[in-house]
Amino acid sequence: MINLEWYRSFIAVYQSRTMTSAADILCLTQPAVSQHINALESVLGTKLFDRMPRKMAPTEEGKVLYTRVVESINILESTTNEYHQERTNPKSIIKIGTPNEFFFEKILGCLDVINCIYRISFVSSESLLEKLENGKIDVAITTKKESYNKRIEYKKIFTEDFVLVQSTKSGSSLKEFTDNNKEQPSEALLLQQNWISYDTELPIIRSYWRDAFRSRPAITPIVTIPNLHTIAKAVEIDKGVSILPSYICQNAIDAGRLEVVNASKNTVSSNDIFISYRKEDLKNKDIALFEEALFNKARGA
DNA sequence: CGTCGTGTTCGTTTTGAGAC
DNA sequence: GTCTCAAAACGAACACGACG
Repeated sequence: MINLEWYRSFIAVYQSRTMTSAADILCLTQPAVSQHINALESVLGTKLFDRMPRKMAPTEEGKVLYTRVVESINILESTTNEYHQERTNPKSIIKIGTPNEFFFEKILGCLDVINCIYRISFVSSESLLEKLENGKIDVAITTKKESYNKRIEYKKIFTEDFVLVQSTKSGSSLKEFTDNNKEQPSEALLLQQNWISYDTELPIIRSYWRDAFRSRPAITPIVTIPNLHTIAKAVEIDKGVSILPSYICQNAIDAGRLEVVNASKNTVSSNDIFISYRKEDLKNKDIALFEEALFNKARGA
């Protein structure tokens, strides 16, 4: 039966090259380490060290074994240390439900502000409130504020602006067809485009259409992709046009891969994003710190 | 369920031998 | 003489079964 202590002794002897110094490192006596090495060699049926004058020289088998086990033993030791640390000095856990894309752009960068453990789940807006109320998440990032619910605290942290984008590789720039400096293409022209949408309900496009044309878009998207980053990529390679939050596609715009077709701020629709949590957590200092960090990050501070 | 005896494991101390 | 490894003797801790 293998004893993992034998491997600790093996690694200590391998690294220090003498049993005596290995014993010092392990806080054992030299004979104990000697017995470990002998026991390991006996079980494995191979010699791991050549006993040289004043030093232990690893054999080829010893070198191979060291390479194969050192990482595993180190992981075991660090896992033990971490577990002990967590038991003696437990960190609080914040469970966050958020849209995938918002997490990547705005939350990921501020996780290290608080020394706690995060559990992230990407959930739809519809189920966020329910998960918040039944304790499956502690913080929700949502675009809807259901003010009738008195148990949930909402705070606006960000306003996302939407832009109509097309690929700079596109043969015909929609900007060139803009009518009489209206700063956005005509509805008729837009209806002729290949549209890429988040889903068939056209959640963002519908909102944009309402603001820009006071009507509903008669559009059948050529492709629906339930991820805003992937939609941006699809537009970049000229699979179609779409309407996206500016923070999702700003890098591609700056790099010249995407072109904003509407330039007037009057015709750009927008949406508020809220952080929400249970009112009983109003005095939770970790959540308060997280909210502050997110608030600053969302505003680019 | 608690106590006792026995065997096993794993460590220490002591000692000896060999190399420098 | 000093340093190192190995072997022998010994002790503490523990597991386990028998017994009252």
